[in-house]
Amino acid sequence: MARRRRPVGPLDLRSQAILRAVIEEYVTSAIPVGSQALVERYGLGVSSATVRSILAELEMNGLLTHPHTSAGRIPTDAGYRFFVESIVEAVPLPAIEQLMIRHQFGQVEFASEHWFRLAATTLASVTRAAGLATPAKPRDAHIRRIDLVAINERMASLILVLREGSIKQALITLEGDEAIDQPTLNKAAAILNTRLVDQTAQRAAARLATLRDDDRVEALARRVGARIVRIVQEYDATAIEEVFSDGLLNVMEAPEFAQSDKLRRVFSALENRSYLGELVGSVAGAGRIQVFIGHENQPLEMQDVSLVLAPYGRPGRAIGVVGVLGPTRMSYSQAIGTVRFVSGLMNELVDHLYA
Amino acid sequence: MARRRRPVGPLDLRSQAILRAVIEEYVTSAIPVGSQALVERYGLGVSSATVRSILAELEMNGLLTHPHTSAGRIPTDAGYRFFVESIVEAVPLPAIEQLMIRHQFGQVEFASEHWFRLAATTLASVTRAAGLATPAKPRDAHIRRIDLVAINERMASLILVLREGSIKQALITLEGDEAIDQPTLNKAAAILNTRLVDQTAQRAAARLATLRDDDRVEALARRVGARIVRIVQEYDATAIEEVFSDGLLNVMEAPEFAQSDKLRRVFSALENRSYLGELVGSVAGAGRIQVFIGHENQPLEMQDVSLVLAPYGRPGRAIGVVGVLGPTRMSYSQAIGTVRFVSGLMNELVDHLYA
DNA sequence: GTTAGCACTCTCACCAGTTGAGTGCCAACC
DNA sequence: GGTTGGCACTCAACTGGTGAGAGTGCTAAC
Repeated sequence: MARRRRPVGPLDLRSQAILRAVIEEYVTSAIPVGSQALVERYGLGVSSATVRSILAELEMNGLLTHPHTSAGRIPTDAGYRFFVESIVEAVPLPAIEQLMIRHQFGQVEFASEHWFRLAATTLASVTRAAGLATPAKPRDAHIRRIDLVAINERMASLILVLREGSIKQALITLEGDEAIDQPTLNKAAAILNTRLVDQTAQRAAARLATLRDDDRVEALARRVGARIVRIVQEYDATAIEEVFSDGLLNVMEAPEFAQSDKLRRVFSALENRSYLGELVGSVAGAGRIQVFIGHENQPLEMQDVSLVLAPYGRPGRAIGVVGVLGPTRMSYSQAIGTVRFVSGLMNELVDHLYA
Repeated sequence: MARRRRPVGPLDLRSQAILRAVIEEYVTSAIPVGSQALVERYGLGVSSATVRSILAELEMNGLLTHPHTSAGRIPTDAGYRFFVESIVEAVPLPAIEQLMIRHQFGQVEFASEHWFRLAATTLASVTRAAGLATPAKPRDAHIRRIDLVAINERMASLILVLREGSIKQALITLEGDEAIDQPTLNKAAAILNTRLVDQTAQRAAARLATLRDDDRVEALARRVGARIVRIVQEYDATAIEEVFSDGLLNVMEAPEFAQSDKLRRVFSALENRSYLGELVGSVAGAGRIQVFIGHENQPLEMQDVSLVLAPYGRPGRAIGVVGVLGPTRMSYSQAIGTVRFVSGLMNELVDHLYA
């Protein structure tokens, strides 16, 4: 089907300029771009015939393709990849937009939970693609505070605050003759707080071993402590807790998703949390901005979309990811610039918390 | 355009049976149903010509329509409405499914936050439409517990537990020479707990007035207390906190949404939280299961879909809503039966918490 | 009131012809 | 040798026409 591809080597400047022109034109218009249009709209100083021969060459290199003989050229995933790697310089976000975004972040409640949602919303509205964001999550969670609140005679609510600010809640049902009133719960919570605060799951488990079984309160504390350890372990084990997304409609409005089956594919792509989680994990590991283009994504329903993802936070302490998801035909330069700015902003905000 | 409609009066039994047959047939097949098909598939004991005259009559009454001359009949929104009001008896969920659902709820963490999500997921998978659920929210929130945790020298985290189990978190930035260390925060929290626990926002505000300004700890408590009051007031003011949805893909796969613009409309309908919130509020107020069919919904993008919503919880204490959203061509009998069962189940679970 | 028969209407699928955009190739040119 | 104008070729997209099929509405007979 595809012609034999030469390995993509260094490209002479004129070819690069034309590749760039094709991509820019196609990104805005969404229709295959022909040699004539390129000559007219980009002052290339050569005739359409010359452009045609270069287009043919770029196609030979696998950077462009055309849907049918009488159609113009469109970039391949490899074309976008080459463009992102070698040609594009990330366009920094205009100063006015930077200011507006900073202002928005200033408006919002001073809490990381709001921030990462706002990051997704902001990315969506600026790039006109779908914005993604995950909360910052630590490698090994540390317990910061434990609270027990009586609900009725047989149930209590366990509230567990972790160091980076996330809160876990669980219901404790009391067994047999276990103590039940709020004062007893307070005593148990006090025991747990003195022993477990600032500990990881592993260390917390060890600290529980010394609790006595023959004392009512200590036995209760021990049981609740075991539950806490399980909760923290589970939290540590999940790579990504939650991927928040916004502006999915932006993506769905792209003309390439006019057929409803494609549209559905995109939608299920957006819902494919497991793969998103996987990507997000790898980005958090790599520690720098990353771009995943079309077929570079394994899942079938993801092969029509691209992602630009960047980590934020403090390596070793808490890491989250922000980014955008759009059609492969997206403005990578703008997306990269915007994602870079927002992740930088999130860095500042996290720094505030840990300073 | 539409023929003159007679007011929908009582319908003779045979007409009802035929209306029912048209709806059942159309709900499963999604193609307009003709007189012949009705005679063949439903033992009506009359000829297709007779059925045709009754169909014409039903159309005169505004209960049916046909897309074009040579097409079969499809129900109008009014037809569905009449069906739901007068003809359908809610099909109770099969015992096996009831058991399976109960089992699933038993598996999950014993916490209302998980339950309402599970309710949406369950409704989606059983009805093959989109499942919706909101957490149970009290009319006037009562404070159950207040906690202050130091983050660094200038910031503390406020954790506020409300009576029905929801948790609010906020960052407190300390001012000027305010006390800062954990012991001081503990004292402030203790003051707040003794004064504000079991209080509503209004009563809490009054209780704060007696705090002295010239005492470091009490001044801190007062400031934090004011913040707490604001948070609770804001929580009371929002009618619906969150509408969780699942199984949107089910709806998108319906053949009536094959054109991508319709599909997008449905999607933005699903994202239209403000209207959903409004509906949910009215359902919570009405206190019984309610059905909203097609054009009965004001927003344009909602006019192709129907909702079946039921409240759950304890009137006067905490009320939430569960339900489904599907194409107007949905099985109302099954939807109503399923929603009824799930809301009943949620009632039981809430009762457990308040017993 | 019900039924069989029949003319009528309208959608849908299929087909052929036409248009136009864009390509690939080639001979001529600088 | 790279560049250019010219030209034949290809193919999607549109157009109009035709026939089949489904389902209706009407009417006359039962």
